Amino acid sequence: MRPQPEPSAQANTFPKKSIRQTEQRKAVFDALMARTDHPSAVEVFMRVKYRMPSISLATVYNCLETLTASGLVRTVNHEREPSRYCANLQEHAHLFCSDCGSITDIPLHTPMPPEQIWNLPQGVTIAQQEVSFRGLCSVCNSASQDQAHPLKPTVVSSGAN
Amino acid sequence: MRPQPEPSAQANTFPKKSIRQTEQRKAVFDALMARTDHPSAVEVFMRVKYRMPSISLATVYNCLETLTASGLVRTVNHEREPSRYCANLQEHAHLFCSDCGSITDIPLHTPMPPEQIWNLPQGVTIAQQEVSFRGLCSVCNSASQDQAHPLKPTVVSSGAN
DNA sequence: CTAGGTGCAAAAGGTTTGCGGTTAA
DNA sequence: TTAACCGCAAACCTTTTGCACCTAG
Repeated sequence: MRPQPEPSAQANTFPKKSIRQTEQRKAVFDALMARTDHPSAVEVFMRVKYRMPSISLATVYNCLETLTASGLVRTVNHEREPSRYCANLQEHAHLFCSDCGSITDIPLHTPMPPEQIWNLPQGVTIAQQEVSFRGLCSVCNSASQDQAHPLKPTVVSSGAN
Repeated sequence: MRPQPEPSAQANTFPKKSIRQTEQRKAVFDALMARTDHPSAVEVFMRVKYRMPSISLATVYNCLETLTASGLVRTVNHEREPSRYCANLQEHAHLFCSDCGSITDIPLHTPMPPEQIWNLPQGVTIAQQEVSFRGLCSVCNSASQDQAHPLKPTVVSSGAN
């Protein structure tokens, strides 16, 4: 029920050991830690390039690969879209908003092991479970509720999350 | 909790109406119905080309897209691997075997609504839930158990599933 | 008859790789 | 000191698209 490379620390800090510390890797990691959204490799590239104009896209890909392999970063794949990345190592699912396209983390606390939930067939062994949702994020959800009750004022904030 | 295009029939037969019936589409659909595995577009192409040597890969992609859009076929995406396809429209999850790489359908009998399982945050609306597992399929699982008990004869059949 | 499919080849777009120079440990 | 990493550009691979021809309804 956990990713294969056990996270080095629950606080999710850049490790002093194990992988070589380079400026580029730290910058990529920081860019992911700075926000809770789920940027693509190109978006990470743009954010990092702002502070480190010499970095190349290939290096960002390499850093993301290294960070993922060492368990510091998770990848999020959705249909055929480009991979997205997040530094949230807590067990969580992703909600893909069908309205604004945002991806929000949904913490997954359940007392039930997967065998109890899913009524799995005999003979298989489950090592890891992944859950994702499609629906409306809280912003789009309250927006659509406002539309259903047009007398209520719209409380949606300016940007999509 | 269901794919947007409601399946035209539970039996999952090629529809007489709604989409134009062409030899190529029927052949692609048949290739998917013939087995319960999860071929990629190229694998579907090879299977169909055996019977219909004139078909092109682009047409297979187009057919798969059409069949998917009309709800006759589901796509299965896993990490950055190429899309795979299946004609099983029953609600089910996928088990990705970390040993042999096979994908097996896991029927999800009478799942509880996600709100009951997951303790979801307020404000979001869940329209659809997708579950996947990583672990050992029944073949690889019994193989690894045999290894743990070397006196037992190995009962693994020849091909990977 | 014709809107929509097909086959081909070329393009698109995300990701990986080879290579010469650079750097963390 | 040196194995590992970086930047660059080219390659790779899946998927999409433009176009001329064809065909199901």
